Amino acid sequence: MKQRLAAIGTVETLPHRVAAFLSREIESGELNTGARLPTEQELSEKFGVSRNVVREAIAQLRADGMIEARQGIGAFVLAPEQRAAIRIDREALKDTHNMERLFELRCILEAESAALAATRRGKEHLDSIKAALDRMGGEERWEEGSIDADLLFHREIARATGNSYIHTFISFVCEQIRQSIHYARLTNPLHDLVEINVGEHVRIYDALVAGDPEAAEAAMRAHIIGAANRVGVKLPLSKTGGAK
Amino acid sequence: MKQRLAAIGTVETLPHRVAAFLSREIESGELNTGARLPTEQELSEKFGVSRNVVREAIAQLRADGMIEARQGIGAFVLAPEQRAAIRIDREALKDTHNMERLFELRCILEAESAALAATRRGKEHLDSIKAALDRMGGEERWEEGSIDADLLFHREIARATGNSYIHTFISFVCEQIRQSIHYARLTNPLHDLVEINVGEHVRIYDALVAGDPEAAEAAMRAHIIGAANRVGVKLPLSKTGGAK
DNA sequence: CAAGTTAAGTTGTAGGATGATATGTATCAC
DNA sequence: GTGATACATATCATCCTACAACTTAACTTG
Repeated sequence: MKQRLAAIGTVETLPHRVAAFLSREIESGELNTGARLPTEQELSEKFGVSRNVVREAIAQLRADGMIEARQGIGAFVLAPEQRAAIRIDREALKDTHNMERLFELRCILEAESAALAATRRGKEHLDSIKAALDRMGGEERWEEGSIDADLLFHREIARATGNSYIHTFISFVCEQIRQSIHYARLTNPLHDLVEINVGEHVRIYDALVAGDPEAAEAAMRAHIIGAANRVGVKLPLSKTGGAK
Repeated sequence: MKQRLAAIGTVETLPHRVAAFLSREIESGELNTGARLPTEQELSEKFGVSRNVVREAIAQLRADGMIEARQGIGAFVLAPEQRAAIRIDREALKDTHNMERLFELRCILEAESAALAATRRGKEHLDSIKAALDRMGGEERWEEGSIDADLLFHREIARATGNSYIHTFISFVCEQIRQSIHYARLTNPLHDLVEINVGEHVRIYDALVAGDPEAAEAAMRAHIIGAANRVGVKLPLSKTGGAK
């Protein structure tokens, strides 16, 4: 559990740096859609690295659907719509404003998913959700274990929708927020003692047990807005005061 | 030595295949979190490929935050929470059931985002949305240009929320659906003539102009459900009949 | 026994060689 | 001159070997 931090402080390898450079060039529009990249040889000379390194960098971009390499011709920049992956820049997570955007996206995803889960959850779903709830029950402060339990709680609800894509997306967004908060706490120790509001979680769980989609959605929305507030993010959602 | 793959006109490269294999092993749990991967040499022998190919495959998985490689030690499987990217398997898009799931996710994302856009859109947003609307206006059938205009319409609305993450996610999901439909049309020519319902788009646009979030959300929800139906997908959403 | 040294194993990088594929060019028959 | 075929070139795909950097464990030595 504790080697999580080791992973965050990733060592920059040469392929990663080359990929980041090319990626920025594409994002910034210096390499437009359809443009042909320099040959591997040219790139290896330009960066002063071996062709192997360039190939590993290109392999990354290719996996993301950013470029397409054709044997005998070259590598070309693909249209932004053809990306096969969503990738969120770690650096961007350190910006509080981005945290606000992430919370907003999370709220949209989770509120309605909670409503879906309320109508589709089976008994085993309720059991695993309850188990996660119990794990964070006793805690009043945000410690590692409680955060894990909190995220597990949300993931299990997402899983109860029966839609694997919803589960994937919610898990992803939640983890980005977790890391964003982690960065925020490093620079601002004030956030060090942020409580988890167990009551909000219980209300969500109760609505799921009752099979009441509207109550589940309202409870989830209130919870996420509350959670955002507790880390210093005000959510300017249109539905904040909606009577549900 | 083993050029069995080379003969086929493969779009699939060897690194991609190795990455897919390892990725499946990790997803299926055969390689648990924290487990160490075989050495590059062992993998290259196992798959009958060069170490270079293995390295390119590992570079992919590493970029996704799936594994972490440490010099002198080995490569280790990271926790699912540490994934830095969402990637949707192209093969999965060919399954109609997955298309249903994607539409469901899209509905969740776009409905509420439309409400947000209604309260935040500026004049320039409305202009670009209108431009996209005009581009598909004359067409009654789904042709490539109209599909592009349709997707642009939705992307511009997402952009009007002012939340770049929402824009990214919606663009991504829409593109996955486009490709999923593309596959479906290849195998089932019945879907060849599916009309775009311009009226539904106009209603969304009008609600955005009026700045009415609830009307925008309802119109968007109705549109996506309609669009799903027109390609043969029934959306079992909880709010389908909601009185708005 | 403790501390430093060495050796082996693994990933990171370099560089060259060969096969596969697309494109342009030159040659040759007519 | 025109068209088709063969050749040459450029580029990516893959393979191979070698060495550097790093980690671990065994070994040596005082």
